Order: sequence, then C-alpha cells, then structure tokens
Amino acid sequence: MRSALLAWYDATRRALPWRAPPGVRPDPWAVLVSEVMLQQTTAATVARRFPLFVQRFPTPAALAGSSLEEVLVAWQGLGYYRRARSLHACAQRLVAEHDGRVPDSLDALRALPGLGAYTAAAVAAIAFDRPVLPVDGNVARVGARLLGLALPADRVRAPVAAGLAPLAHGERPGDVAQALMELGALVCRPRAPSCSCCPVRAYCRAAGSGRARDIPARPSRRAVPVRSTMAFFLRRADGAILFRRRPDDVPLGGMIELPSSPWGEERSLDEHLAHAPAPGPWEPLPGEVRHRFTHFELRVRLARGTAGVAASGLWLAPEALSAVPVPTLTRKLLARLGVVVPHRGR
DNA sequence: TACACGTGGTG
DNA sequence: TCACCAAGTGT
Repeated sequence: MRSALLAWYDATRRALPWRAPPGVRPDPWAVLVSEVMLQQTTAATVARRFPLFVQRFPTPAALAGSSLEEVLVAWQGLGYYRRARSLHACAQRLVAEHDGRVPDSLDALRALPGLGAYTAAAVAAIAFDRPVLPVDGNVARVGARLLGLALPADRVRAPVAAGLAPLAHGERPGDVAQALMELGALVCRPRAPSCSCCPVRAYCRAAGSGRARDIPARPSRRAVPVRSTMAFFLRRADGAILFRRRPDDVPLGGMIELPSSPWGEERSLDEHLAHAPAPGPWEPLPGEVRHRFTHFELRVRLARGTAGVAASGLWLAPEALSAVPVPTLTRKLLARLGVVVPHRGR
C-alpha cells in the first residue's frame, strides 16, 4: 500500500511552485509559508500567489522586518487575513527565538503562531522528513474511505490519524503525506472519486463495497444569515475617494473599506443615511452588491455623494490603492462604481 | 465544543 | 444562480 502510493506519486505528482524537485530537500520557510496559505485555500489559488509572496519575503527575517501593512497587502485576496497576522508574528518569533530559521521538531513548530496540529505536522514531515502524518481535509477523506469509516466528515480526523499513523514510518514520510493529499485532490475527490484510477484501490474498504462517494457522511448545513448595509461613495474633484481603515480586532482588520452603516438588520434609507460620513445630499444607486462571507451574506446598497461635500477620513487616489490592503468586498463595490483597483499578483 | 473567519473555483 | 467546499486555527 505504501509503495503503491509512493510509486503513483512519483509518476503523477504536480509541479507545484512550493514543491522541490524529486530528491531535493525543500526550503523549510517556503514549506511553512505554503502550508499556511493552503489552510482552507485551494492549491490553484495558492499556486498563483505563492511565488510573488516568497520572492517578496524570502526569509523569516525579511517578513519579520516588514510592517504588518505590507504583509496584508501581499495577502490581499487570499482571505482569512488572521493568517497574515499570524505569519508576521511567526516570523518575528523565528527571528527572536530560533535564529531566523524554521525549527525541525514537531513541538517547536506547534508552538508557533498560526501553526496548529495539521500545519506543524505538515512542515515537520515535508520540510524535515519527520515521521508524522499530517491529517488535512484530503487525508481525512482518503483515510475514512480506506478504512471504511462511515462517520460525519467533522469526526473522522482522530480515527484516521490513528489508523494511518503507521504509514508515516519508513522512508520518505514527507512524500507519503504529500501523496495522500495529492490523491485526495486528484483521484479520491469529495464528490466524484475516480476509484477506477486509484493506485490503492485494492486496499480501500469503501471502494470494495462501492460506498466511496458516500464516505465520509456530510454534516447538515445551516441556513446562512443575511446582513445589510449601505456604503457611501464620495469622490473629490482631484479623483481621490473617501475610505476608512477597519479596526485591528474585527474581521478584515486593518483593511480599507468605503464608509458604511453598521452591518446588520435591514434598515430604512434614513437609518442608513444617519451613518453617512457627510451631511449629503446622497443619491442611492439602484440595485445591491452581494458578498458571501463564510458564515453570512452581506447585501450592500450604494449611495453616491455630491462632489464638493466636505468630509474627513482617508482620502486615497485609485492609484494609491496598490499600497494599502483592499479586501475583495471593497474591490467589488468599487468595480460596481466603475473604479478599477490596481492589484498585484492576480 | 461549536463557532468565527474570506475567497475563488466548480458542477 | 447557487450550494458546496479547499493542504485549518484560535477561542
């Protein structure tokens, strides 16, 4: 089973930007950065963004010596922005406590900000060939099928970790980990597993009984609540647009947005206008912009202010937006208003 | 433990 | 259009 898996990996592995060529020891910092980026983010997205990021921050010292603002700018569009904050803190810890290098023990990795059980194990295995098996969503699914565990998806990690742990021992534990993840991404997919192409089908209890598609069981979904707001667009004669910076301790913390009323229940126009950044008049625009966050949907109506209205805040020319962190929501609103935002790395 | 936390691709 | 979901972590 182990050798069949590795043989398949050697023959079909993708040349992803963070992967060292076969037989070459990867740069542990690059592995760490890639694993943090890959948390709940697709390999295709990370593949586009990773090269520029490590070029910009090639070492822990380079990232630790940059401002959080610079890191957030480089992280734009990747989502889960707390990861960028954690990575910044992580780099500073590496410089302060580990001589600017990534430690090679599981315990030391696990103690770093932003590295949980999965990522610490992944870095230990992939960068240092430690005999540990990181269990991510792919490995959990692959393992649940191999072992025939008909449990809900959010309960399979522990039994899979126990059942597959022996695979981590022996040669090339890092490649075993990546092979299982690669198998989950390419063959043992969530909805349409290609069991007929699977290199370890002979060892799979779910495939043997034709149940692969139904394992693991899907947990039931709850309805996604809707919140509403009104965003205010004010543009000066010189082209500058009024923005504000979100506080550090909220979602999208430290990032740039249009002034808006609080996100919440549906409100009347007058209630929204009470939160406008200037007296007005304001011209409500038709339609709304919908943006889906992880756990709620935000519906944004837009109002355009009259040129010449006095307001204080963060006035930025569109060209200046490349130097500040702009989340996708703000980008979407500006696009609706006909403002194109420059963006690196997309 | 359950929930908060972003975004883009996909069928 | 829309639900699903992807190399999870912190609280």
